[in-house]
Formats: sequence, C-alpha cells, structure tokens
Amino acid sequence: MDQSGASPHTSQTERVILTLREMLLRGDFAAGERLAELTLVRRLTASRTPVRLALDRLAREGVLEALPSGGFRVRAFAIADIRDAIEIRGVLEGTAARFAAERLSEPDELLRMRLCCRDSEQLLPMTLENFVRYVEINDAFHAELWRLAKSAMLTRAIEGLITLPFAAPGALVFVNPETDEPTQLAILALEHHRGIVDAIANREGTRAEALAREHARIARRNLNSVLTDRELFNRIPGASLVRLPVPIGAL
Amino acid sequence: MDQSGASPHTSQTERVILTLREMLLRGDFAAGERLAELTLVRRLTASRTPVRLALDRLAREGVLEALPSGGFRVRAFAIADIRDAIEIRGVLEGTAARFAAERLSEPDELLRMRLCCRDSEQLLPMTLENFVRYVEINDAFHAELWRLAKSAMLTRAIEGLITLPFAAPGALVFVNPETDEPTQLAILALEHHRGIVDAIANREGTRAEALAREHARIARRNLNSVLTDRELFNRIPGASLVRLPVPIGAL
DNA sequence: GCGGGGCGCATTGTATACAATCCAGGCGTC
DNA sequence: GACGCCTGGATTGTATACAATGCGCCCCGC
Repeated sequence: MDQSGASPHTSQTERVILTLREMLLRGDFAAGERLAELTLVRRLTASRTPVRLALDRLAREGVLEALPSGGFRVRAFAIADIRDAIEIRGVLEGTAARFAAERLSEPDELLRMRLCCRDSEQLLPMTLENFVRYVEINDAFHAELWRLAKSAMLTRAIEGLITLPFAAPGALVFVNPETDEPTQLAILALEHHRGIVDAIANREGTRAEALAREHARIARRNLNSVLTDRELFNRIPGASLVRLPVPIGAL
Repeated sequence: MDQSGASPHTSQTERVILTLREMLLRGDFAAGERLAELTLVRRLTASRTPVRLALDRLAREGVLEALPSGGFRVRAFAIADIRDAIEIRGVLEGTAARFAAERLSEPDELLRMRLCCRDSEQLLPMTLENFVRYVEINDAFHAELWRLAKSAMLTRAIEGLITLPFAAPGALVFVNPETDEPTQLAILALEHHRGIVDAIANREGTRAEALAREHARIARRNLNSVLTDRELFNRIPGASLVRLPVPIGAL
C-alpha cells in the first residue's frame, strides 16, 4: 500500500526508535540521565509497548545502557571511547580491504570506487557547499569497500560498531571550514582511497589493509582538531553523550 | 531476596531468551523456519510480551532474522560464514593483544594469563576428562586478553561477534578425541598463548597482534577437521543453523 | 481450465490493565 | 540521636484484549 518510498513501514516502534535516537544524539537528555518509560510515552505519543522495544533496541545499539534493577539510562562516553571506536573501525575496514583484495574476481568490481575517487577529486579545492556532497561520496566509497569484502559477518561487525554515532566514517569530517584544513584533509583522504583501490586491484591484501587502517587515522586527527573548539565539537553526532574531563579549549 | 546466586534475575524475558536460544542451538527448529509467536508462547509457557522481546533480542544476536513483513525466521549460515566469523575474531583479538601490549601498565597484570598457561600445561597430554577443564582455562585466557585491552569499545565489538555461537573461542575445540589431535592442538595453542603473553610483556604490539591472529587459525583448522565427520560436526554449537552445500564426508 | 478478485483466517502490531518490585520517607523503638 | 522497619508511591515486568495487516484459499467469471 504505502510504497511511496518515503516511509516503508510506518510502525509506531520504528517511529519511536528514530525519534528517540535523534533526541538522544541531539542532546535532549543529559549523559547518565535515567529514562522513565512513562515520560517517553507522553513525549512521543505512543504506548509503552513500542517505547519499551525502542529502549531495548537503543540499549543494544550502545547509546543507552540497561540498569541492573530495570530501566535504562543514557550512556556516557569518554574521549578515549571515541578514539578506540575509530581505531577499531580502522581495523575492521582494514580487514574489509584485505578481503576485497583476496576475493576480487574481476577488475570491473572496482568501478564504483574509482568513480568515487574521480568525483571527489572534482570537488577540490574544498568549499563549504561542496562539503555535503563530499560526505556523500565518502560514505559511498566506504559502503562499497564493505560490499567488496563479500562477507556478511564482516558487514555485520562493522555495522554493529558504527551504530555508535561518532564511529561512522563521516562522523568527524567537521573540521574548521574557515581554514584550508578541509582541502588538505580531502587531498589526503583521496590519496588513501586511490591507494586502497590500487592495492585491491593488484590483490595486495596487506597493503590494502594497512592503508585502510591509516585512513581511519584521519578521523582520529580530526577528533583532536575538533577538541580545541566547543562549537566544532558540538557538531559531532552524539557529542552530548561525551563526558569531557576538562572544558574544551583547555588542552 | 533471591541472592542465592543461581539465578540473579528470574524474569520471564530472561528465561525465555535463554530457553529459546538453547532450543535454537540444539536444533529444535530447522534453519530458515519461520517462528510464530503463539507457537512459542505455548511451548515456553510465557505471554507474548516476553516472547516478543526475546525474538527481537535473538534477531540482534544474529541467530534469527527479522522478516520485512514482520515476524522472524531462523537464520541459515554457510560454512564460509563460520570461517569469516573466526577470522574476524582473530582480527579483533589481534587488536586486543596489541592494545594490551600498548597499554600495559605493570607486569603483574599478566599474572592470570600466565596462570592459565601453567594450568593448561599440566593437562598435557590431553585426555577426554581433561577436555572440559581445558576449555574453561582457554575461555579464561581469552577473557583476560579482552580485559587487558582496556577498551570497552573493543570488548563490545568482540562480544557482539561471539554471540554467534560458532564464533566463540571455545566453539571448535571438538576434534576427534580418539586420535592424538587434541594433544597436538593443545600444544600449539599453549605455544601461541605463551607467545602472546611474552609479546605483551615486552610491549611488542605487532607481534602480539600477529600471534593472536594466527591463534584463531587453529579454530579454522579444527573446522576443516570437523567437516569430515558428521558426528563431530553436530557437536559444534549451532550446527543445525548451518546449511551444508554437500553432505559431510563427501569433501 | 486458468486467471483475477474478494473474503476469511492467521499472525503481528498496539494499547492498556494488572502484578511485582524497588525506593524513599517517616515513624517508632532502642 | 540513630538505626531499622514499615508503608506508600512510583516504576518496571507481565498478561491479555483489541486493531490492523498480510496471506492464502476459494469461488466466480472469462
């Protein structure tokens, strides 16, 4: 019936999950705050059943944690958690790159990745309005890498990790747009992307893995950069879930 | 009240999850079979609410999959999925070993791992009655490795993977006990364990990572071994969820 | 005989009532 | 004055009733 494509299944549960996740990432609740079901029932205009399911689901995603005596609270992350999540993504994407190299059956499979490289090259030097498009292309490149690994298990592991908002490939592209940092980073990222494609094409698994790992370090560096400016920091998805040991800028 | 320790929280949901998981791994349902809520309600003597929660949870664990039109069915795995899961565990445990090496603060932290090595050495040559104890020690070693990585994110990723029954460290120790295979494997595993501890102690991150990866290959080899004998194969946790392309033994 | 449409059943999604549990505050006693 | 018990409220866990939706079967028409 509703095949319009906009909302494939407008179930209450789905709606509550999406809304609640958004609220959490936007910072509507404080880190560590306990969430009472009835409160959410009122705010989300749904019954307890879908709210309950949504809470359970978000707990598995990692943004909530279940309390031993029942109920849930907003999870609090440390900066170190973000760093680790990024590094682990690097490890998993490294494995994806290696798998892709080992399992490549014909060169044409790399077509889409090459297209991503060419398209992102066209966006240089990086401007503010190019940024949205750049993030799209970047996401597409990574998705394609995961696909070429040809491993449902690996895809699952990666997806399980990037449910954490700040762990996704495009989560930390927000660098200071008033400097030439964006252009520099895009040049580096493009070089990595090209190297990964080249390594896969030549079936150089180890090189592909090393490059993909190093590639994730860009996000890590961006994190450091972003930590110097509260304005920038707050643009990270899920920034409100991060407990800062010291105020930003005091580093 | 119920602080006896046997069952910390005898909630219906918990009970249903445990029972249903066990039923699935034991093979009470065929791979690909659709599970109707009401059937489970009758078989598990619980209401639909906890059954529903349990289904949702097992779907996230990976042994069930949600159908687009609602409901769930038993997931079917291929041998390649098991291989991949083991390899990914190797990658993640490799990262754990590297983290442990990089983050070691004092030598004493390795005490428990060393004890595991010594204890498993005592069990050589491997006999049938030693096997249970060996699996325990092996599990303890791996749990300790995860702990020493000091990364909640990494622990989460590993735990998310080994919810798949056949991906756990101790899942494929079942080799033919009538040969000297068990002893040989235990000797190899012990050597790996010692090497990992040594590498961590010396803060040799790369070596620790490589060894932990190679260590997981033992499980992979066991898988090949187990694939020659249906009797053995069926002892793998979740064996009934695996779709075999050809009958076992015909390789 | 075959295809399409409609009706009925089975199954899932949602809401709500009820039960159990936990927590906090206050009162009584030692 | 402090400790402990008890009671009341709030909150979560469970059961079940009701609504909606999809699915298959059967009948009718061509």
